[in-house]
Amino acid sequence: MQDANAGDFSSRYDPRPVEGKWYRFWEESGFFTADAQSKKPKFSIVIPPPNITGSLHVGHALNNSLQDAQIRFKKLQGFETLWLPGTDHASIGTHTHIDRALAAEGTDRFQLGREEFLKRAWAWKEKYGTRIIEQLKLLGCACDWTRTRFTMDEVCSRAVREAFVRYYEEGLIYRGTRIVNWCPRCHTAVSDLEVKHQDQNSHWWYIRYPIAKSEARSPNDEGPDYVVVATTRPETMLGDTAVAVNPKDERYKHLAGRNLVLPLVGRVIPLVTDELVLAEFGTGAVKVTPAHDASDFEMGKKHGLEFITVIDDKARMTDEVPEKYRNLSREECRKRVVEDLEAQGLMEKIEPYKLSASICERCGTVVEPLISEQWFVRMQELARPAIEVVESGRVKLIPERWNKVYLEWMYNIRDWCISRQLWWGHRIPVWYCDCGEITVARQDPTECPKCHSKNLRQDEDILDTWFSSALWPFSTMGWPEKTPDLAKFYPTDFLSTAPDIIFLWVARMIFSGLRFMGDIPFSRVYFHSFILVETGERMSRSKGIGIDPVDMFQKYGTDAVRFTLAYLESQSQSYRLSEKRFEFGRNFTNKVWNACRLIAPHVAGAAPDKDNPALAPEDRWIMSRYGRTVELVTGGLDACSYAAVASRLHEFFWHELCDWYLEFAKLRLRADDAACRWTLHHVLRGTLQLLHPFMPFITEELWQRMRFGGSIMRSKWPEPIAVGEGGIGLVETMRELIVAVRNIRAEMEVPAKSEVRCIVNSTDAGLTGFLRNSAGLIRELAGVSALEFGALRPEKSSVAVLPGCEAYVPLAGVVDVEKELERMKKEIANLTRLVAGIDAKFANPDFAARAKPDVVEAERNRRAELASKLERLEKQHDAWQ
RNA sequence: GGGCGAUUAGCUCAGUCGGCUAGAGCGCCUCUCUUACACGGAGGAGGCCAUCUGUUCAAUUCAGAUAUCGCCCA
Repeated sequence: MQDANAGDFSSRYDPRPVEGKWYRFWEESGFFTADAQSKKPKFSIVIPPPNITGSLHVGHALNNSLQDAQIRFKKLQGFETLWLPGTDHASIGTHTHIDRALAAEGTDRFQLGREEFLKRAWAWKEKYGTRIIEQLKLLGCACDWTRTRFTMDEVCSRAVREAFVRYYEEGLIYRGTRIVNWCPRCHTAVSDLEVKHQDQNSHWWYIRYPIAKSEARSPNDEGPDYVVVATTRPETMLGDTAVAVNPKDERYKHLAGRNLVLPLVGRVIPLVTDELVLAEFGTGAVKVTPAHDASDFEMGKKHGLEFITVIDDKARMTDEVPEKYRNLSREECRKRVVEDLEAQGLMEKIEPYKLSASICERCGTVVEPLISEQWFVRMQELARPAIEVVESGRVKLIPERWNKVYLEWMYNIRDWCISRQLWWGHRIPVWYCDCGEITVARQDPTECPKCHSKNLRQDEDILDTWFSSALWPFSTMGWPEKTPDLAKFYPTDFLSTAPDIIFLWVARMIFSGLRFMGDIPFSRVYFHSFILVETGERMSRSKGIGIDPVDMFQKYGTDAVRFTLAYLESQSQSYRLSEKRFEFGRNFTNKVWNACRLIAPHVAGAAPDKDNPALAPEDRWIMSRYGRTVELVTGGLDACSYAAVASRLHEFFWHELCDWYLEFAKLRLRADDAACRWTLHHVLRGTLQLLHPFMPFITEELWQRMRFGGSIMRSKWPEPIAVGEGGIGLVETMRELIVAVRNIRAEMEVPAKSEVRCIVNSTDAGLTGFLRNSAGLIRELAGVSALEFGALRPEKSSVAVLPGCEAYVPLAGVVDVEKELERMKKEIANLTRLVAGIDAKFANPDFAARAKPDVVEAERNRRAELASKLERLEKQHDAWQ
């Protein structure tokens, strides 16, 4: 352990030589490493694994600061803590990056081939996979790096396979042909959650579908010989296999059972009736394209319609359409179709429309609903217990409002499409044999269990990344093996995350944990705020707006950044952050540094006396404030009230400890006052500990410099020290006196160099005695040359009326005394207003009758206090006239 | 369309159980480089708590509505 040298205490805190030094020390000392054999109660967290493609952004910095604060807090409270770190392979995200690189080389993954592509992906992982880990170390995270996991390493992959096989055996995984969200750019199916909606300017196209001529028109037929349908996707009409209307719609009743001719194609299609068609919507007649729309798909099955795929997996028109449209892109085809319809007089009208387009969250391409064979997880049964644990509060979501969001989603759960037509990820453990046998196995099979053929084909697809992330709280600890880590650390105690992955990740961990571990994965989940840039926009690397936390660490110090982020984290939905805000944290770290710089020579290394020395009132005053701070910080960390905790620490340290107690202490330390040293020792030691979860580096550095013993990481979390409250009121009055005199000096514009006296008039012997004893302090802090006691107010003096005393500051010859009358009038007016306010309450008889007695009592006391002050002030004012 | 959140000082935000002269940081104004800190110290100005209607002895706080902004789901 390094011995601090008090001699090199610079006047400004420089974080650079401090941070790396202590991080290495902690890591090398094994402070981050959890012991599964420990007898201590445990506290465990699994990190939300950042993507290997990622680097630290300000959201990560916030989230991991909060987790680190919890871990360090619990460590000091004596828990055996585990913070298990790792990274996520991010299948589709990594694909997007590599695809981009391949495109730049003029190729793509299909030309490259699966094997070569995977080589690239692993190389990518080797190159970037540790970048964010290094950044988490810069942040100071007390993660157990000996347990670092990657979602595709062997332990996690085994868990994925186990989970898939168990689900399959229990009938919870099935393969089915469904219409899915297909991203033609990523060339894969994506789940509902990975599709985002974006408003786009588009149109309603009203198209005439002629009634089939082959059917003799009955003489009773009236109206036009066509049906008008409205659509937002005219190009899909080439795949229409029906038109549907509501059976109750009078406009179409006479056409029931008739056929229509599909324009441009010539296909004869039926007019069907279906309750689900809304007569009020559009023309009341809708085109039905079962292969390219999710609700049309259902309707197609219901009415036994033909499924014609007219758009392929690259979003090009298939051979199912007339030749002239084949191989066109969706967009080009739309243009041609519209032109051709107009040319044939079949376009009734076109109206502008704001369309909510479905786009791929990853690459922004418009997704195409496409029929394909995919693997799904049956969700109904899994959701039930996942609902129960949140409703019952076994899993507590913080802030609580997220319960409703979570539960709504779970109540309306839909089956989860888990197969992806990608290569980077966990390959689906399913093998097909020519004999038709399907083998789902934990170990790769060498032959077909039915026909013993060696010719097996593994499913080409991989699993959704979130399938493995869902297992993270236990796969990382070795499941399905029964490991000591699982026995000791599962379920975990806390999860901190961004709210945007509540369904993608949090919900899925809950049902997976319940299913496979038979227990919740965590008992508390904290959803942190979303950080916006100054203008209220989202931070975005591609737009080049946002704040790079690593830059901030260098510029302001990591502790400063962490403390600032905690100070701003008030459980709100989002807040705006500008770089300048970090000055708040920097100034605070500097303040902490300098307070220790002041005190170190007096307190460093000195073990406090066993017995409390005779404490002065101001010692009890600061001990009382300190005790309240300990309680608030301890409770606040458990409640995730980070902003409240950080602002209390700031308020206490700066405005109570530094502004007052240290000023009191300066004079006493010169006299080597034992009680003052005792108090400072306890307060400073404890406050560094309270700050440690937010500011790990500087608190360790100062802990060492103060020679408090060992490492702060191994110290025991403080508790309030009861020293009695005697004399605290005297200290409060003294502070009021000092403030009042300062105020007089400033308001009366007493020149800085002018010396003024202060005369205290009080009949309270206790108070007088205390103030007399503290005369040196008061002179110093109030800026007066002499503190005297007496009942007479000198002529031409300014007056301050305080509880239990009055203070006079003679100003004759110093300033224009007329100002004093003005000053007093202002104060009198203020007091009069306040008294009138209280009188108004009492004027209402219901107030005294119906308000709580303690409230009435408090108001009565307050009125008496104000009235007394007012009366005395008026007396002084009148006497001066 | 449904759900959630926000609206408080010039800016960014706190505000617990309904009752304290509604607070903080930054910015602004005045003074101050005094032997921990000018990344500091002292003092000050600045608010119809979005609007309306209720409930209540009492509303920034609770309820309902409106407006504006944001997030999520469909």
